[in-house]
Amino acid sequence: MKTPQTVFTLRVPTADGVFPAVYSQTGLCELSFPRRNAPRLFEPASDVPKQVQQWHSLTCQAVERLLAGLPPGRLPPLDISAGTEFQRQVWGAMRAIPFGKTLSYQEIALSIGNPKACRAVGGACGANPIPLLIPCHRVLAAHHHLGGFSGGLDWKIKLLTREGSWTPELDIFST
DNA sequence: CCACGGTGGTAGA
DNA sequence: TCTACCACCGTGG
Repeated sequence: MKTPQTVFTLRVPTADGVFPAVYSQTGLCELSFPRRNAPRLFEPASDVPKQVQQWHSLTCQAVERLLAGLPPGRLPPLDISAGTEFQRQVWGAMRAIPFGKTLSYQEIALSIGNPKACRAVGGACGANPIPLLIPCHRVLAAHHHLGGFSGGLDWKIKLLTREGSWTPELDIFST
């Protein structure tokens, strides 16, 4: 039998909406895009351990900065223990993409030593539990195609544009 | 632009 | 197990 671990869900308020952030004992384990039906599953501030509050403060600053088109600065610890081995490899490769740069799904596959797994890399991107801070929006299809985005393509375009690393005319096939 | 075959990983039956 | 998905990619029409 598995003991359910305690988690805390806090809001990250921004000009673009409220991002729910979920923390485990070891760090941030989930960050979601703003939803239409904002759930009221947020903890009262008084119940939140001091360490989680510190992590959350880092999360809020990082998200604010990214949305403003700035490098995120210091991040909280990220708890990716829920992922499979393959997914953790892909997420690790994405974390290594610097602000303002992009890689293709294929390049990610190469960098983890699994060159034919480009399609599977797309699957792992879609399963990324911490978008923005694990920057899956910096992964494009070949030839500067946008590719997909589980949070909605609008977000991918917005984030890449604010980072200055993509414009529509870069996509040589779309016009 | 479209269709298709070749891919690896994952969830569900 | 087997099967049916996929945020892919190259080739060929």
